[in-house]
Amino acid sequence: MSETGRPSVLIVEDESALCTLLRYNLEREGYRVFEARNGDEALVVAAESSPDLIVLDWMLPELSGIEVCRRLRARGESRNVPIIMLTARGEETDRIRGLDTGADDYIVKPFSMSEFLARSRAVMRRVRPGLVEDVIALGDINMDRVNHRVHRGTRELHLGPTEYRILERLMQNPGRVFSREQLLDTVWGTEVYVEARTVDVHIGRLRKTLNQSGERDPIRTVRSAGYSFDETFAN
Amino acid sequence: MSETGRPSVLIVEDESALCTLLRYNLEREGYRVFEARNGDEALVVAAESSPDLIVLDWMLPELSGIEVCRRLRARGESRNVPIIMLTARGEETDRIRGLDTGADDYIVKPFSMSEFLARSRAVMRRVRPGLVEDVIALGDINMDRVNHRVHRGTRELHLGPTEYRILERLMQNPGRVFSREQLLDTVWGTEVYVEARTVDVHIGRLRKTLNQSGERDPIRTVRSAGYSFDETFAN
DNA sequence: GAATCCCGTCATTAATCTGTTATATTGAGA
DNA sequence: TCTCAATATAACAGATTAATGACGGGATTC
Repeated sequence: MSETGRPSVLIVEDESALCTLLRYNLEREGYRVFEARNGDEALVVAAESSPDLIVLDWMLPELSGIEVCRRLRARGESRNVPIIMLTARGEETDRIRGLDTGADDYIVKPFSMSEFLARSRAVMRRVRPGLVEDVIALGDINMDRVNHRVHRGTRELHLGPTEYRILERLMQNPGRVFSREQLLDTVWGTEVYVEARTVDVHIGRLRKTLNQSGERDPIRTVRSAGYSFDETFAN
Repeated sequence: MSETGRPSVLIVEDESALCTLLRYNLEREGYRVFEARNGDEALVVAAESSPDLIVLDWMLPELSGIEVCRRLRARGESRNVPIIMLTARGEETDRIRGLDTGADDYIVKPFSMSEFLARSRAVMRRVRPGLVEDVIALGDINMDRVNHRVHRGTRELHLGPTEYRILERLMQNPGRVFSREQLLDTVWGTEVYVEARTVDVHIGRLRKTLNQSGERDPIRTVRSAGYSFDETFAN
C-alpha cells in the first residue's frame, strides 16, 4: 500500500545518477518522489501527479528548464507549485537571478545533499505549511503527526490507518474540496482499485469517531463534488 | 519532512572521508546530520537548517573556519549555536585557546570517535538537555546509558543488546512513532538486511522483559505505522 | 570446547481493519 | 410536496497486520 499524506516532489533531471541520488535522499526524508527525464515528460507527470514541489534541471534535452518553468506557470494546476532550479556553476546564474523565471529558488551544482534538502524543506514550509508541519491544529482538533495521535479537545481519538490518512489529507488543506477520486489517489494510491463509494464509508467512520460526543461535524460534504475539512471550523 | 525532537548537527568539513565517518557515528547516536563542504555552504545550511550543534573544521578552503565562526556568531539565528572546532595537531592550537573565536570546544585531530561523541554529547547536554542525557527516566523505567543498566522500579532488567538499543531509541524520543524501517536503520544499521517483521519479535521480547510483573505496557503499537514509547506513561 | 545467550525467521493465532453491498436517509430541483 | 440521485449507515466476510511461540544457527562466554 502506498503511503500518502506525504509531500511529493517531481524531479526533472536527465542525468540518471543525480536523479537516483536525489530520489534516495528525498525518500529518506519522507517525500514521495516522481521523476521525469525531459521537459515534455515533466509537463505530463506534473499534470498527472500534481506534486507539491518541482526540482528542475536548468539544462534539459529538448525543452529547456526555463521553458518548462514557463509552461508550468501558464497552466492552472501547476501555477502555484514551487520550483527549485538546478544550475551548473556560472551557467546563466545572473540571468536566472534577474529574470523572472518563476522559480522559487535555485541551487548551483555541485551542491551538498544537506543544502539541497534544507532548501527543499524551507520552500515547502513556506508554500505548504500543512504538509511539513509536525502538528496540525484546527479548531479543537489536534493531529500530531510525529506521535500519530489525534485529539478532539482532551479526548484522544482512535482512528484506523485509512481514517487517519484521510483526516490528515483534509486537514492539510482546510477548506479544499477533494473528490472521491482524488482521495482514492492520494490516500489509497494510484495502484489499488477501490470502489469510489468506499470513501463514503470511511468518511462515515471518521465522522463517527470525530463526533462521538455530539460535537459539530468538521467535515463538510459537498454534494456531487466530494468532501472537505470545513475551514470555518478552524475559528 | 522536518523531524523535530532529534538533535541535529552540522558538519563543516572538506575532507570527504572524515565527513562520512562523523556522519555515520553521529547518526548512530541518533543525531540528524547536515553537511557542508566549505564556509559559504556552511553559512547557508546553518541558516536554513538551524542545527543544534556545529562541528567546524579549522582548515577550510576559501573561507577559513575561524571566519565562518565569526560570521555565525554575528547572525541572530546562529548566535547561540554551540560550535566544536576540529584542528590539526600543533595547528594554531594556542591561538585558538587564547583567541575569542566563539567556539565552545575544540578537538585536535586525529581524535578517537568516542572522545568526539562524548564532547558532542557534553555540549548537546548543555544546549538540549533531555535528548542526550546519560540517564533517561520515564515513569518507573530508568535507563542508565553510561552503565548500560535498565531498571523498572527497583527491579533490574536484563535486556539483550538489540532490545536495549530499541528501548534507548524509543526513550530518547518519548511519544514519537518509529516505523519498522526507521528502527532497522538506526538500531541495526543501514548495511544489514533484516526482515521488517523481526522488529515485532524484538519488541515482543522487550515487552516481555519490561512487563514481567504485569505492569502497564509502556510501548505503544501504532497499526501500520510502527512503535513508540507511550509518552503518557511518563506522567 | 561446551554451555549459554542472542538473533533472525517462520508458522500460527489473535486482533483489527477494510471494501462491498444492501438499505435508509437526505437534499435539491421540479 | 414529490421524485430521484446522491449520500449515510449498518452489517458482514475477507484481508491485513500484529503478537506469540518455537527453532536452528551463530556468536559469546567461561
